[in-house]
Amino acid sequence: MVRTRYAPSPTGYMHIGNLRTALYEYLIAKRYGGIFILRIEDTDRNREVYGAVEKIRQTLRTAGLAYDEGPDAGGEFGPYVQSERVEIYMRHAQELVDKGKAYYCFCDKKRLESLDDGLGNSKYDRRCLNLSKEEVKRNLDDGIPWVIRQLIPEGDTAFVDQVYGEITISNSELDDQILIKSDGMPTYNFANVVDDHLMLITHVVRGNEYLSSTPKYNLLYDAFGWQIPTYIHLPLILNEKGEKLSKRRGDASFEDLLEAGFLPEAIVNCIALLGWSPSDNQEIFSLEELSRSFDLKGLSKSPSTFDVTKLTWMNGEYFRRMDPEKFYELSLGSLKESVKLKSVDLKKVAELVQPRINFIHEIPALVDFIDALPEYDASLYTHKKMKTNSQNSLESLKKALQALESLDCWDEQSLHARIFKLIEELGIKNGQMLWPIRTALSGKPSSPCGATELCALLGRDLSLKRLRLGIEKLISCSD
RNA sequence: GGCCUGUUGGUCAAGUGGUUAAGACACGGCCCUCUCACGGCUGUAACAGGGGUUCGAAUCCCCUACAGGUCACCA
Repeated sequence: MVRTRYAPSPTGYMHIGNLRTALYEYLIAKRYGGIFILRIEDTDRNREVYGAVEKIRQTLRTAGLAYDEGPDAGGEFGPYVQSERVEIYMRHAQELVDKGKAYYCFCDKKRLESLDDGLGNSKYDRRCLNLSKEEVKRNLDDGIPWVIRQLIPEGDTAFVDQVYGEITISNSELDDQILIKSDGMPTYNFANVVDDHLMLITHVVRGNEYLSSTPKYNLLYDAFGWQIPTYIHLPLILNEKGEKLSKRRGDASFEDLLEAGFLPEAIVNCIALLGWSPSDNQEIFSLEELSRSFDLKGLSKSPSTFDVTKLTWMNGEYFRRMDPEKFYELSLGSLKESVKLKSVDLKKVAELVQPRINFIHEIPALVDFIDALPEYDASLYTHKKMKTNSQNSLESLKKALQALESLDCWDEQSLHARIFKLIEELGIKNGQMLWPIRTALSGKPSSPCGATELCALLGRDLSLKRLRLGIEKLISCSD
């Protein structure tokens, strides 16, 4: 049984890199009919941000990444919040101490700092390693602050990552890492290993910033005599500046993107393709399709840059493919806001607008002419490709007005028939009639539909009124 | 600085010794068209550099450069 976990620390919002990790963990679990778990890693009390856990849950929910086990989902391996598991870590640390694979350390911060070589290397010198049992007990009884450190053995540690292949690191690179901090809390490294084992995690999926510390984990698994999980390290996602995404730098969060008008499905789809590609060239994937197609072989090693342009295209693609009924519901708020005229069929407007937008917020600018004819210049009637100018436009509008005034049936079909008949009678180009009408009715260089559809949309009274206005405008400008 | 990893068009990204080096986004052109958009067709544009190995290298090896990661009582 495949079991994966998303194990965030509640230190803020989820940027898209975090989300992608969660997504892949979800997909790997689902792909193999496994279990996806949420575990909160809140062992650093100082960095905890109020409300962050709720934000994480909310994000996962909106993205559709339902977890099978977790703080609010239950499961038989709980609790799923690390701060509620401190005794477990302490017990396990003690076990290692008893086995001689870890030891108490009483060195204070000051001494540790003196070990720093200024280049980022501050390897612990194992001063406390050889403390006798009695000395340790005395220090403990005296209430001297302590930590528990792991004794890193000599040699090399090698492991196989599913993405990066075999990696070997010399243990001399590794510090005797702290397992239990002086506040009694476990370090991330320790809690992570203990929990992954206890929660029967089979596939550890995480960003490749953990690649070089993975040997530490393995040494811990070895010290306990536990089985090492399958490792899947993911290439990083970079921002436009080529830097690793970070919350501190304010890089795009899932919420920001939602706020900007992106659909959750589009976001998920888009980030799924950052660092992974399917065996065919499919680009649009539902979450369900992803969990069927996801394959470790498609994972990439090299970092990628998140590009909003592509997401924007994909967002439009999602709108275009959306069920018209659903699109109508989604756009209704915006439509009602921008079109107050009761005679206008909003469903029709939604239909017209659907293939033309990447964002809902683009709707108002597309339909603003419906309620109020914008101020426009008579030069709009002159269109080279349509072969129109103010003179022939004026003629066309006059004829059109005349023809339409006497039209009995004001529906798109009749309008279309009448106008095209008129064109034929006059022996002019389609554009020479249609462009002036479209212009007079919309007052804009472009509109979400053509002349005849505009007539139908606006209704008889409004259409005729705007045709007359157009005529007046052309007459006054030719004076 | 040590260690680890990476480097195919502007971006995403196929490719695993022999290809005219896919495809998508973006950009340009054309077509379709009742404007715009959609759609269709098409164009510009890439194997970081240098050495090897090989009949043959984007693919294998080495070196260099660049980028990122990591070296915490952060996760």
